[in-house]
Amino acid sequence: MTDRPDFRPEPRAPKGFQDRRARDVLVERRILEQVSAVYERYGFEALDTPAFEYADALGKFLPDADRPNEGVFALQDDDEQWMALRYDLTAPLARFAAQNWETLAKPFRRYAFGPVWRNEKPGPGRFREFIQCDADTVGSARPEADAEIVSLAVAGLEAAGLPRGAAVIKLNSRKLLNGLLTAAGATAPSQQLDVLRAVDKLDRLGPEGVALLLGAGRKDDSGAFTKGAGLAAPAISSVLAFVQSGGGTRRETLDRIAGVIGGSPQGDEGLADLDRIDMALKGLGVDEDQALFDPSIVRGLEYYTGAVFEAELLLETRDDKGDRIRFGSIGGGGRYDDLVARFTGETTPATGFSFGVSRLAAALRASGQARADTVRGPVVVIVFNADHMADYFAVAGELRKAGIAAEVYLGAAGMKAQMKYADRRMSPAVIMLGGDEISGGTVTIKDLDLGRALAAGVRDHEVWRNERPGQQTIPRGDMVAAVRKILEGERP
RNA sequence: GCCGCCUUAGCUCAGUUGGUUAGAGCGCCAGAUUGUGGCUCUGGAGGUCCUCAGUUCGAACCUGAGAGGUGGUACCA
Repeated sequence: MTDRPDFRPEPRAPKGFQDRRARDVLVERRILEQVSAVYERYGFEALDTPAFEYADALGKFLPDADRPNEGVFALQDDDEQWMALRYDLTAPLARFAAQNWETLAKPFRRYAFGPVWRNEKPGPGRFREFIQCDADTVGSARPEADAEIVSLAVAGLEAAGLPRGAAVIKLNSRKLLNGLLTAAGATAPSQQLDVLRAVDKLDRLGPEGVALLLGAGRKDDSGAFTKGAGLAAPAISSVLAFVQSGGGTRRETLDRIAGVIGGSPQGDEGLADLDRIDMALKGLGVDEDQALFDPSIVRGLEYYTGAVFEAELLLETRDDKGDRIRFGSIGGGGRYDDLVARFTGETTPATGFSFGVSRLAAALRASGQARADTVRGPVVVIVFNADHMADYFAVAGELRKAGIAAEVYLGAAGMKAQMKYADRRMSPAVIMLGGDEISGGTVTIKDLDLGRALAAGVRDHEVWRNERPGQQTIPRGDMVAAVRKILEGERP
């Protein structure tokens, strides 16, 4: 690439991309295993699709000639077609479903997980590449399909490690919101968007802030002014009444909503949908504290056509400094009946839920729910003398055959540094095979965990070193059993 | 995108109204301890003081522009 011999590239990951080490990889792998098992138990099949899609298949953010990378990472293929990295798993599903519609057993139920990419400004906890996990039903218009997705989300999050009560799924319906917009007299599309955006901010700004955004506009603490939706006072109060009609059981919420916007055709349709969802949730065993109706949930602006849901973290989370942090939404989804129609021209009902895996892992960690187990290193076989490498590898092989992680130290350093290496790797033990052991047919095993436990009380290095705690020299044939005993000593 | 704040060692940060060889703690490496990690002690390595331009006899410090980070806001499939 560069022909300047003195050029030294700066070793750094691209902005918004991150390296993830064993600790995070293992946590996320475990989440995906648990969630996949749940999704399969619900009858969803696995599907993997390519990282790239043709840009026109991804829809809304279709690159145009001047701004090909707006929102997505796009490049032009040999044949000059634009391809883009997928920004979620739903658009590729719509493409797949449209492409294979004739051959699929319908309704088509699938789950998928993998990296997605978004070319936008990264922020704290917000990356340009992240793992998403997604489950959808394509081809069922029944509200019960939405209820099942909600049940799936509840079960999946719990399997991932969120204890009951740590999160709740909040449900609403786009049809209710449309009924509300009609009732409030917001007819112009741009005004409708303003109203929905304002409603979406209820949890952050409170009713007063939302009222300002619905009316003339709001100036925030930094002095920036956000233009309002320009609704008249009676419309504002009906919107606020609607938005605040959550609380209590799902049934109670429905009754209150009916009081505010019942009577409009769209609103009644939405109420009927939520009513059926409520009944299905009861059958599915999803309780009131696991899924509730919340009229202030909006989610995205186009796209959704019926039920919308959002998974919200309820656990109090604190950052490293002990300050409270808002985690907010850890996943969401809803019904989108027009996505497949983009390809086929035929309206195809679909509903789904997705969550960010890293974000969920971060939520588990921040809430103290993640098992804080450190990544354990292998048993390290110390190298005394290069002439005996064959013996060292034989020992490592014996341990591996017994299912114990083991490695021969392959660096150049002396014994002291090898011990330090094993310590830093969090190895449970080292195996020492010096001249004495080899001629005697023995091995020396040092229990590093025991040493770690005892180290706190040590004052005198000399004494400590001479005592050699946790160290035993035993016949070579007893090695595996002795190592296993050390491993079993650790906490489950 | 807009507004504010910040940028000195791998990390967290000091730093004199602008004055010569820029510091600390932690971490790293080594020795004390030639077959023994974590404690202790001693030593060592490691810096374009974000970049460029300007003011000045002299800039880590002052001025301007830019880059990067961060907080808020907007947008968010």
